[in-house]
Amino acid sequence: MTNQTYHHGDLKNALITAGLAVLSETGIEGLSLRKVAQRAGVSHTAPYNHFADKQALLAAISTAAQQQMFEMLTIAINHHRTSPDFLYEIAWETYQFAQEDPGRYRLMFSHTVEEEFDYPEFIATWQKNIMLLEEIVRICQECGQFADHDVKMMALHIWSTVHGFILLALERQLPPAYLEKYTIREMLMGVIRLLGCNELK
Amino acid sequence: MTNQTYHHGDLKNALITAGLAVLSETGIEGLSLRKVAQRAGVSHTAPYNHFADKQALLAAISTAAQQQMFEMLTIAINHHRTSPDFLYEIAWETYQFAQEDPGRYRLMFSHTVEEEFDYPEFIATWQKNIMLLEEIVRICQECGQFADHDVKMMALHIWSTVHGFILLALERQLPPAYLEKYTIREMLMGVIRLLGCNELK
DNA sequence: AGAATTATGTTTACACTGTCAACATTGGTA
DNA sequence: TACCAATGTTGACAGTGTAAACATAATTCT
Repeated sequence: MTNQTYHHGDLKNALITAGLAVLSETGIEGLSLRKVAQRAGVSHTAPYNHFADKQALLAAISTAAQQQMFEMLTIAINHHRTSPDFLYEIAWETYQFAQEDPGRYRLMFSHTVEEEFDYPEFIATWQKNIMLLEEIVRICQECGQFADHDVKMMALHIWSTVHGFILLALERQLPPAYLEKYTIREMLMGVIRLLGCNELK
Repeated sequence: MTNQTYHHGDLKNALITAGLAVLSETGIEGLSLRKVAQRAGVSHTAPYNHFADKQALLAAISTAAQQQMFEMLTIAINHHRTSPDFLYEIAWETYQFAQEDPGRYRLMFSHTVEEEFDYPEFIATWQKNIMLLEEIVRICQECGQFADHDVKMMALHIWSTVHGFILLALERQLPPAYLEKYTIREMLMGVIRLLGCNELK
């Protein structure tokens, strides 16, 4: 497979893996085509055989990140399905996912990829996550939460709130006075508790 | 003031203004030091007399943007103070502020400026907006909304939700199925209505 | 099997970027 | 007036994305 030969064998995936590594280490700003190529042990224009331009590579990396999030959410949902704090646990795991690799989370949602939606694989993975989100709402509803609300609107509400909070925390937009009063965990819990009309907890 | 001479006179502010213009036209990706300098009619290293590096210029531009948001919010608050849809109106105006210049909104919140908080002027303007946010919560409370909740926690909740929704809309993360079912305005209104426990409307 | 074609990498080149060093010009001050 | 600090310019450098020309391996066709 991975001969030491002229041809790499699986350069496309190697570039995505290398990209995720560079992203994790240096953030989006430090993620250059040439660094990714070098990390994959290949000349700086080799990626052009597999990706039209940097945007396309970023879209592929973003897709891989979406896939990682999908796997994380799938496990989390199954693990916490019966928990009375179901939604809170999901939110907390999502926060941790973002926190453990901020660059990855930013790439997924920060429109760094200008035209992400030109890339079919990105759309597919992204839609899987949307469906997971709606499943989360449905699980809540089965427990009697948000029962009489539209699933899509409720999904939008929850997603906006959790995503917004995560980004505020990630970009260090939380005021010092707030950080002194509450821990991140308390803030996220408080924000979730205020969700959906007293029906939680 | 603005002679045609060797010395510009007020280059620092001219650079910030030029920066906002370039930001508006090309977005963050297209905002380069050299373009800003050229737009201000000055050589490409002239900015270094007023800003330590690109980050510092970005921080200054971001500060100006924060100031614009402060002015927008101040007017909006006074204008809608007595409206029964007060919070919704504020959110809608904020959305429009973001929409009319996405690059500006992203710069403010997307941590493009790595160390924004090294810049005292940025902190000052930023804190003014936090205080405005808390005032928004207090105005809601005076009308009986969120009455028994902590102001900071409520501010965090509202801010997370509105900010999260705006970013999802800005980065085109709203699924087509949602956009077919609701307009942006309906979504934002729905999300706001779900805020704070049925007490709204 | 051998030849032709395609897929995949490399080298070189170019315009653009942020930043630094050396130099030029101006305005204020001793 | 003479100095000096503030402010501006020019030129250089390494790093970036990308295109063109070329090299090598893998695949397909006869």
